[in-house]
Amino acid sequence: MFEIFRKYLGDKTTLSNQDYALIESLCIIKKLRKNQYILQSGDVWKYDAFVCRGLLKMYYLDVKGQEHIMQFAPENYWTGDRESMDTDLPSKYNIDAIEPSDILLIEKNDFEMLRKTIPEFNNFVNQTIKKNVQTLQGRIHTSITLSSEEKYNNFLKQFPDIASRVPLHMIASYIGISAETLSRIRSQSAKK
Amino acid sequence: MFEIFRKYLGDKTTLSNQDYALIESLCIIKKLRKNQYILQSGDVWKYDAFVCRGLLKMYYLDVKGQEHIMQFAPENYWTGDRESMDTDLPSKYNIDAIEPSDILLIEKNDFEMLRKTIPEFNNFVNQTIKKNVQTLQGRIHTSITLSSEEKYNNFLKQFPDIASRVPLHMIASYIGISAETLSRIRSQSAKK
DNA sequence: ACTACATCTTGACAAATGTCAAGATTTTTT
DNA sequence: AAAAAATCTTGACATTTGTCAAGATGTAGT
Repeated sequence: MFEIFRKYLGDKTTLSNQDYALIESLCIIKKLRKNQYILQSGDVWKYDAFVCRGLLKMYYLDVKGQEHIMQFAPENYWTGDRESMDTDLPSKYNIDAIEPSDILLIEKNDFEMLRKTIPEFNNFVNQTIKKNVQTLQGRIHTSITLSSEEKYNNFLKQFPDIASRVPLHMIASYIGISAETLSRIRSQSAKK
Repeated sequence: MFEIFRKYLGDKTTLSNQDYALIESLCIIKKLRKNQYILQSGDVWKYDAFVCRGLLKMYYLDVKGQEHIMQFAPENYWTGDRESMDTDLPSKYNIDAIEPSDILLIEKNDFEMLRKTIPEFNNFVNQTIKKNVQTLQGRIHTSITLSSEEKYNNFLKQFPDIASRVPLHMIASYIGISAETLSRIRSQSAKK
């Protein structure tokens, strides 16, 4: 299981076997059943989580019981509520497995230690954070500039893989419209 | 003018006079008239920009000529299109001064050099990036969970100062609704 | 194989929002 | 001070979207 993470890191860095050994020693392996959660709102999040296999979602549950999906995390992606982790405040969000998943957790302090100990790991993390900022900025851009139909098409373009793995109501939740509206947009588009 | 930046840094760090001297030597001072731009879409952005005085906006101009505001940057805030800077690709955005403003520009390479040379400056930048990620995540959260009225009230709570300095249609643009709808939301709220 | 549950679509209607236009008010420029 | 421009509100109407409900289809668990 660590092999997957190792391969991922190998693509982006040139770490030594010693580095890998250190990293592996700090990884907590977790196997998740479908629908199993790793974060519940109200709890403080303390890890960096890497998805080796499967698919998770981070979402907000509003007072009406409606789910608002902040992020999908498929294999080779990171997840976790950075806000809660950085502030030590209870999270607003839930994270759970949409599919049976294998994940690696690295405890906050261990992760910081790795960044300080392995310069190249630190560079890699900085790169990842930069990409994350770009992704977030891009999502804000689409949310204020695109129509619902455009948001859906954009989602398909951006995440074709995820689109084929999750039910439509989750896509609707991610782009911020109701499931019924999405259904109608799809049938409209099909007519053209 | 550098004094303002120095005071800002002094609040968040404990840098030496030598550090400040190095930083100052790399700062490009720019005075902006109202409506003057510092970034036009199509250009590549290459700086980190700190606002000493005034107020800027970063926005996207769609095909219909409509403005979609991604960010307001008042004094003591940073602005710039990080995506363009990190990728060296042309920016989608424009940045210009809403009020007469004084800003400091630090060239991308110089900024990286400062991070490598002054560890405490680097820590401070990392903190700033973390906060930025939190802000972006928060904005996505509000954009998919709140109604238009709630988005407006949230804006007032989050940015009371900016709310009193910009015209309503810019707030509408920022939260992603039309100026007319915002006007109606306000008159509705006033009745209560 | 059967049952229970989730998913997806569709209809009907209400509510929210956008668009276009006009006019009042305020601010800025000359 | 006068003219020009920007801001804000409001009306009328079309369009989009949400909500509730029903039913069809597909999927998962026992």
